[in-house]
Amino acid sequence: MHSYRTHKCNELRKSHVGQQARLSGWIHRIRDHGGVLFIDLRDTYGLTQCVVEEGSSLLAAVGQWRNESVVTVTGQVKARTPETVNARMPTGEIELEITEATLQSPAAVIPFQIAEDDGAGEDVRLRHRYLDLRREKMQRNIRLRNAVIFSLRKRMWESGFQEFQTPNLTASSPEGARDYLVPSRLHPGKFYALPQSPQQFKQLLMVAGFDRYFQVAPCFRDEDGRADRLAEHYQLDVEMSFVTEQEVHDTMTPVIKGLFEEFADWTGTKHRVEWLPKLTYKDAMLKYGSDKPDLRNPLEIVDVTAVFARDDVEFKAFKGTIQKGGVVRAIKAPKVSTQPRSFFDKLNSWAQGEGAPGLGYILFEPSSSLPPAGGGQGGVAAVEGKGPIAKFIPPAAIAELCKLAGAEPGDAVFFVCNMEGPAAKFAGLARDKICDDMGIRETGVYKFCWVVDFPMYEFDERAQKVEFSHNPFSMPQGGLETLEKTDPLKILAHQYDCVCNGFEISSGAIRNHRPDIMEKAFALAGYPKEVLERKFSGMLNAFKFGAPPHGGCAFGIDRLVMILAHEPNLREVNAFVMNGQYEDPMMNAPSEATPEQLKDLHIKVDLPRTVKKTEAA
RNA sequence: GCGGGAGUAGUUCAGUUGGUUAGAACGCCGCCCUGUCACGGCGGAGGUCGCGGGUUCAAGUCCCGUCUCUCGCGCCA
Repeated sequence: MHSYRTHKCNELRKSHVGQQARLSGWIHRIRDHGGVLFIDLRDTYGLTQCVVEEGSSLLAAVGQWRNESVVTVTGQVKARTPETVNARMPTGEIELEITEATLQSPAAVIPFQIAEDDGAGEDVRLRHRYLDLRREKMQRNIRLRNAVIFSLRKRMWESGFQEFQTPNLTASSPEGARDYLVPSRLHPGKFYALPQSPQQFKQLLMVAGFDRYFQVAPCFRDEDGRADRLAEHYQLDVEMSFVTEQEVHDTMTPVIKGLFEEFADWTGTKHRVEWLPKLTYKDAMLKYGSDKPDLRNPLEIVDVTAVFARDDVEFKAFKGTIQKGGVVRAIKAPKVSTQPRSFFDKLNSWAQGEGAPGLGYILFEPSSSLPPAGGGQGGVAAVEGKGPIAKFIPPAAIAELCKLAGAEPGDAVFFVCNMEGPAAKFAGLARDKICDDMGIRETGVYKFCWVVDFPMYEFDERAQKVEFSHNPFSMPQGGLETLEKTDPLKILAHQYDCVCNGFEISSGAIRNHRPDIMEKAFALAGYPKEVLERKFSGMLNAFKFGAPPHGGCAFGIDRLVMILAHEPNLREVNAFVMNGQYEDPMMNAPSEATPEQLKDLHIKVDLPRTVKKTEAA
């Protein structure tokens, strides 16, 4: 007989009754009844109940065993009596009668419970991640992650892509985030950068003629953490030669759609997968106030600047902003006339908490002086405006507002007034807040779309100059001619994102493979040719020797898994992660280097004035 | 760097207006228990109330400072 196991803990069934079997695993639970003792033995595959029967000489010893110890038990598979069958367990019709028992590795008292979710905080869980990972939920999440990566690999290979590896010790890439640096021992004073993405390498592979590249690529960014952001994460990195933007979408849409369909019911609730028509960046910002809109939220935003600009509208608070070039955006909330006053008041104080002056609104009600809804006026219901700011707006303007917003009696519109950028952004926040307060966000669906036509440049308020919006290697729409003739801030790029349920899950572009266009593109952002040549000489040179037009994208694998697992943060779908401060309390990273290491690296540490207390191990 | 929330037993939490010996559940230890499957019963151990200072006759509770975790902003795909 095998020294550790003849079966796994999910395998034994009625058909095995009478056979000798050996199982190894962790003690999930132990129930000592005095004369008889039960062990629920666990491995990653499942649970099997094992029994020490009355009179057994093993009883005393096994009775001392503690939860989470690793043991090997041997004995005969027995059918349970009908009253003792456990229908909730796949192995519930049988049990293993222990006649031989070995304690392989006793467990000390565990810092939190494995068999149940005791709500232990993240610090303890991360400090003992190997224990946390034993829990069923984490086993499931990691299994999902592995399955997702396998599925993506399979789908990519089947779509004719080759899988590559690229260096992790490299030079700074143009993503715009802070790099993690690694000092070079052989080259005093010089540093490698960990890749923020394999951007340049994958483009160089296109220049090398490999045509279709993918990689499950580690990416490193030294920026502050968030629930959906990690210092190191993995991307499904993709690049293709001789393709249009549309072809990139058409290639990747079935991969991601297929993936989500494959795992749509992983959490137990069946989810629909809907791929919606692509959205321009401009429309996304206008209608949803975000470049990564959650399309499960049915609310839409409309521009109503024209209404508040009318001569007969008195509302000074908005008028002043409009005169300075600002805009008014309205969010329509259907059928809220029955909401209590507190609904509106709460939204108002929420807005103030976000730093806005408030969240003005108008409630449309059937007009008392005009015929009721549907009674004429070209199909538009006759309405009256109610609410704190309604008195500033005469009936004709109310009617126009109503028409613009497509509102019906009983609906309300909320207003945001500011300069265009901030107004769109805040309207987006309000749109989500109102949706959640109304409880009308759709559930049970993954809603995807591509957001396209991102601007090539934006105005950097702090530096007071034109800057690249995304990575500078994107091809401007219209090429050289557009760059030469158009206001930089109006130039669009062949740059796109893929969005799912309010998460940006991918970003990509058709790349600029022409040195002449690149030179011009950099010049518009104020970078002379020398800067371009110094920073990106490798790639720029490559483009001088016959570069195919190419483009691609990269999907955030951790985010895909997080969405599929319905987890609120990325740490729940990675086996080993750092905490919110990017420290690993288990491995004690980051930690100080020894004087010898620093000497080797020619580094002197110059600590800031407020020295952080080093963590006692 | 900034803002919100949190920090009390191994874990999750309660702790009234400042008032006597800081509680509960799970876990742990001991004893009992022949069929449980979140086994059950009895008993027990376990606390620098994050840390430092202050107010007070008296501080887990009030005030000031500080550290840590977490969510968000800035930053960043």
